[in-house]
Amino acid sequence: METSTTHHIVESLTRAIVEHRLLPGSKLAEQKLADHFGVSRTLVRQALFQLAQNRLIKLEPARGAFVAAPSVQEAQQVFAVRRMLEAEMTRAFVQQVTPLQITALTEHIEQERDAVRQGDITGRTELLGDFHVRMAELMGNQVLAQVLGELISRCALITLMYQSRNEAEHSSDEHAAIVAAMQAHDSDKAVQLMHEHLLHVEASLTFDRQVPTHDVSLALA
Amino acid sequence: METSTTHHIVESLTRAIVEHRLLPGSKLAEQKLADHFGVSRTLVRQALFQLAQNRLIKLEPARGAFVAAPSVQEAQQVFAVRRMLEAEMTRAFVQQVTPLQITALTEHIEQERDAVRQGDITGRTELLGDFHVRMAELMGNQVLAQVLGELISRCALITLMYQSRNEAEHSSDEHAAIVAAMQAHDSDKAVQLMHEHLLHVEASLTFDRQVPTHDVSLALA
DNA sequence: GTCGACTAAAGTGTATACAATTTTTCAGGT
DNA sequence: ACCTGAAAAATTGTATACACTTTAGTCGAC
Repeated sequence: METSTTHHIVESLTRAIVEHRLLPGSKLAEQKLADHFGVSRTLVRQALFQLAQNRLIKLEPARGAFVAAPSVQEAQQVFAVRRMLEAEMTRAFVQQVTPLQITALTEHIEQERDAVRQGDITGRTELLGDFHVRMAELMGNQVLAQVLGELISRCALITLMYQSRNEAEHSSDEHAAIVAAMQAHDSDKAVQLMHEHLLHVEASLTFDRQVPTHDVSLALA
Repeated sequence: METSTTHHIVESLTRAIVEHRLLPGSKLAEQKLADHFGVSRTLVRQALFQLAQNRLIKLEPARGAFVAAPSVQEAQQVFAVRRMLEAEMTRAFVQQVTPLQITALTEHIEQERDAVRQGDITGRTELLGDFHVRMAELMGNQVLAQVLGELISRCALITLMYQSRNEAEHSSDEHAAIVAAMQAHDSDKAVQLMHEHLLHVEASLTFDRQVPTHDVSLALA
């Protein structure tokens, strides 16, 4: 079972949604997607089901698929879960940290800074999220990496919906501070910094602004 | 989009897997399932895709669907993530605890004890897992409840694969102790108890025993 | 001009058909 | 007996067909 074509469609749509080429509320008609990818609706539907489970789109019975428009409440809940999970992940990381892991994270932060310098918005957003998944992977916990990856892809959508000020540079610096504390085996400080980092990211969002959308019923809600 | 028939198939198969009527490694042939449920392969395939994302089954390209057989390593990783997430969930719970929440959890524990007394293995396993999800729901965090629910359904499969001694009664008592600490607003103690509780559950599993399976290649691996 | 009902078009939900792959069966050779 | 390999059967992967629901448009009544 399983196909790589479906996976390709999922990847392609994920990028389009996260990069904001498809706005929240946009309708994703099966036949149009099928024509675009040169396949039948069958494969498109498989991809849409998968995206729905990742909460990047929402399926309404007999009405179709729409790009998800996470509510403020849902956004705050996702961040709350990330704070819980990542605080303890950071603590566990320090307990088994190796110089190689520190090197890998340091190099990752350099990539982040390159993307920031080059004004590569898309690459930057992805790298800033990947830092957290990278930590999980370096610990060798695939399950943690997967769970965290799903949360972070939802965050990407949220960030692009509610983003207000540019704080990419700030995030990179905070990542560096976290790594420094981990390298010094100061787990309490690392946990504290991670916690505050996630609070800062959430605080940089403007939950009071009205977000643009294609969905009329949502706009009027 | 979306159908309730597919959901019914998913529920039915999930129960069969978690209740051990389908052993890890068993093949799930699409046509047989379709005949059994009186639908076409289309709906069965949708259900199988969903189960695969929940990690209850594994899809092998062109070979079909098989009941998942989580490795020891994966089992330990799932428990590690649960400890991270639930320790901090417990801390957050204490910060906003209300008498109504305590009442709800106390009543839940009574249900657990009823199931234990009546020797209702299936209901017992489900209730013991639901306690943790219930906490997330009582906090009003749907995202947390969903993430935790997925982890716990994976634990149900793991528990039934590696279960050694019966420790249901023990779990109920530990749940009660956690609630008591939360009621007393002693967050450090509640967190500590939750952490130990999850360690106990994991420790009650026998990861060295060879588990029975239908899959020959797995049995010989 | 606005509202509402009827009709046509478009889109989703499910089943079926067909192609491609894997598994099984079995005959032939060693 | 056992291995090898080709043919047959079974199973999965993808496309298409058709029924049903939603949406859009039009006409007529008020």
